[in-house]
Amino acid sequence: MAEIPKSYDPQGVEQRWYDLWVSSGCFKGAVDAGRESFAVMIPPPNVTGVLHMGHLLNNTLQDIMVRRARQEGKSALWLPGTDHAGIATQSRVERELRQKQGKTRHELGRDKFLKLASEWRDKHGGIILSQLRKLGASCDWDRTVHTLDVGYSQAVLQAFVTLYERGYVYRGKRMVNWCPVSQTGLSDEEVVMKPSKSRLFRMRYEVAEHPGTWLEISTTRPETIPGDAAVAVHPEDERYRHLIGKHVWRPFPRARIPIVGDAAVDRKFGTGVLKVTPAHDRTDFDIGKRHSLPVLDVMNPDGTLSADAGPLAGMERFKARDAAAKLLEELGALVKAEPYENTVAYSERADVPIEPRLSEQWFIRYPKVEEARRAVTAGIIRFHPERWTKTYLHWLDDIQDWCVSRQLWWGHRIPVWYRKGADRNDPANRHVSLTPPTDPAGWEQDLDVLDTWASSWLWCLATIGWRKPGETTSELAHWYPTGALATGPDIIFLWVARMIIAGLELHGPEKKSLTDDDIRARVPFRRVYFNGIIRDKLGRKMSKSLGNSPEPLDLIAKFGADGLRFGLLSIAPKGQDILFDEDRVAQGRNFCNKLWNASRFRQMSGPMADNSSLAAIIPRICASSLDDDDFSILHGLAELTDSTNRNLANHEFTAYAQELYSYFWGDFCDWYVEASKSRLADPAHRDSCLAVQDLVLRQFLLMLHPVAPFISEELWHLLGYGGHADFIQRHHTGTGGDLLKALRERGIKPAAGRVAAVAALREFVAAVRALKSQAGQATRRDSVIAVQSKDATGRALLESARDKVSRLAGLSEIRFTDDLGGRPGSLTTLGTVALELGSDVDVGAEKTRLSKELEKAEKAVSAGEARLTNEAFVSKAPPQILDGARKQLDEARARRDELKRMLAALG
RNA sequence: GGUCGCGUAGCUCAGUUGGUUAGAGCGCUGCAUUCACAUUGCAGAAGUCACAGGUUCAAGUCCUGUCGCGACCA
Repeated sequence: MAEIPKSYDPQGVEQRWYDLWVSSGCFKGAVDAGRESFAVMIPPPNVTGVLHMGHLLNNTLQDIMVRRARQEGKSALWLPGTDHAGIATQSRVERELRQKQGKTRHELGRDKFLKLASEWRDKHGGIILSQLRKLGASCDWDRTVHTLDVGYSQAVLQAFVTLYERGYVYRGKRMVNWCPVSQTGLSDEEVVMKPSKSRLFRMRYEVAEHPGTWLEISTTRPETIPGDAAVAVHPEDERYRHLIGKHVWRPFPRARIPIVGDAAVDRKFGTGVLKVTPAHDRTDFDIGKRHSLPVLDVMNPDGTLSADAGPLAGMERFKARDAAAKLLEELGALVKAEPYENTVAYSERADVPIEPRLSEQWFIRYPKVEEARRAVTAGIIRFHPERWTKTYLHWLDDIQDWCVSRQLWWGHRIPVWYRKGADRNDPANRHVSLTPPTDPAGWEQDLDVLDTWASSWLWCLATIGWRKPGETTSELAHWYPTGALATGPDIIFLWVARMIIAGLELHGPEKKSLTDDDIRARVPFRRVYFNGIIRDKLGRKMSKSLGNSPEPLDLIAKFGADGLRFGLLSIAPKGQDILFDEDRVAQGRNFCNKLWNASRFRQMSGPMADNSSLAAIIPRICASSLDDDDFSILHGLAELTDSTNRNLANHEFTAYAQELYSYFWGDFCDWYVEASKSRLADPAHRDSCLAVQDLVLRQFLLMLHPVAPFISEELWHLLGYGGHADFIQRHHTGTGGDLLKALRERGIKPAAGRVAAVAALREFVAAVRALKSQAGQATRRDSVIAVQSKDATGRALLESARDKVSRLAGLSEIRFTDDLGGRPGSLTTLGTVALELGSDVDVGAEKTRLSKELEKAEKAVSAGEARLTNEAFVSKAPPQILDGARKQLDEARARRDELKRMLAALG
């Protein structure tokens, strides 16, 4: 057995164990039909990204779940992977291409560009996954999947083809969210609304039939004036209804356009008159359809105004806005322009305002929406925290068709071919299949690729071999549905909901509607844990531009992976955002060091004995040599075992960490180990006492292992719990009941009564320490105390624990007396205690302190009396509450009387 | 505008079906270093549980309203 060094040094320990775990195949997920499976699919990190704080938390949670499952003997798998991140990757590669070669992707050509992008992906794409190893992530790395892998791609295209065949996929010219930077359409979920400072322009259009009469119109977007096809008023608006059917003059390019009546007009906004630009606004498009208005597209894909924009042609859209305002002014058509706050739709990825734009796109009408709702409302999938179900259901209630085509090159090219020169909207001219048409010369493939989410929505299926609906494999049968998903609530629609829908529709044979049993078999996961978003100390989102995100690898280096993991858990309130504070991560590191030193102390306290199993340790405990502290700490250990089981099963990760912390530091180190020191010096008790410590440490390491895998493994071996290659992950604590049963079989009976005795002693020791501290006595100074004990039991307890109490409180003598006289004292459950000294007591301070306590006691007495004289309380409250109240009142009275006596004695 | 969440010690947060005197960590103040650990130990100060009503024998906890903050959806 190696000697344990003085402080825990994570660096060497972590690297050594990680390598050994991997080389020993500890993380391999093997199909084993005889065991319950538990799979977790990593939320695929974006290949353009690097590890950030959110990954640390999210992956720590997954690691905890998977390591726990291994300990429980389940067949466990944590499958890693990445997605290709269509827009993000393509933008990065295009930028590099521009910078290094001064070329656009069009100049390079599609094939060469894709080759370049693949190279870029191969070079940068695995960064996050490799960084996760430093965190201790127990992924089965051999199974790493990428969404553009051949097999995965096949699954993605098959899903599209299947949905097309089942009538869920259609093509159409629709208003989509157009990103002028990425030059592609986006789904509604990729658009964020931002409050913006704009200008509201009020302008006037002359009524053609009544020269000299003007209609005033408000708009924030005068650059779209050339696209105006009409102006609209509410048909019931008394101000304007007489004008319906007449015309106005559009200022530029000057043209006569009709005035139409449409109920979609908001009478309260601006002047109640709306300019209708069907090509550039969703509402306007609908109005245009109702009134058969022409669609005048005046913008190019890159956001510049097109040749049809008259005087604005060629201008960038925001320059065009200013130019339009100026033109209006020159024409005398501008009434006023005022600052205006509105919300503007932005492309989440490119962070620029999107343009509503008419274009040909592919859409998916979501299948199995009803079943997706049912999966969650019936509890087949459970969300943690549960409240996210509302967000999810709300989205399903108002679900919109999904625009899945992207005008990009990097991604899964849409598996549709069109007959050359024929009408693409006629299905007869399309070939939708994984394989090209047999006569390729007559056909051309769709240029677009699929939305990245239209590949990652198959993540739980395609990563384990799903290639086609109805087909199954042993892998799929074993791992699917997966055990849990851990992710952020920000992608509940983008990813979580869509994965559920994909599973329901595509796993298993085609079915129009599903029973609960079908749903149970088809959902991609049984539980979803939504972790909070990590923010900085001031509550701001972490971002590169703010520079407020710490470098995760630096944190690991500074605090150790275990310390960081533990620290993150203890500050991550469930489902709430997390304000990150490095000082709090330090707690995790400190905790590891405490554990390290407690183990070190154990090693220094006596020779190691057989620790090879629970069955070997328990017989080393000698029942007759145990005292209240032993029973109490063992009782607490059983309770901790149960609460750990419960907390992990319920995904109460913070409570899990906090309870480990408080038991180990507060109960074991601060009290039990300190209290044991006198018995460790006694050969008659030493071995048994050490055996208790060995037992506690062993069980504790097992419980700690999921969150702190490295240090628990290291100590597991250093303290002799596991031999070579007998990894801690193979062992489990069982239940608190199991532990108590094993102890009882050896005649050891931990009981709650023992806990109360220890609590009383702890209170007593704390009271003495406080007295000494107030009297300015050093902790270790040998003081003498006098005790006026309450009853024989209290006195007997103190007598029996005399050595221990003396050691813990720094006493040379404990005297029992019937009269404490005027000495400053303190009330405890066991009696009143006072220091045997007089000269250096600050009588004034003592009086203040005691008066304050007396005031409290008197309040408690009157509150208790009020309660117990209340007829309603006495007749209605349950007996145990009533008993408690009586006892409390008695104690309060006794305390009050004693405090009065002490105050009087002080003079 | 709709939905959800939050408001408890200086700070960050626990507080599980309503039940005995509301807890923790950090920070702060004082004391302690031959006896595992200063990444430590001991002690202390610090709370009108946002506000106002209501239900109840009993409310931090349940209900209604108000105010403030945040997120999501329109």
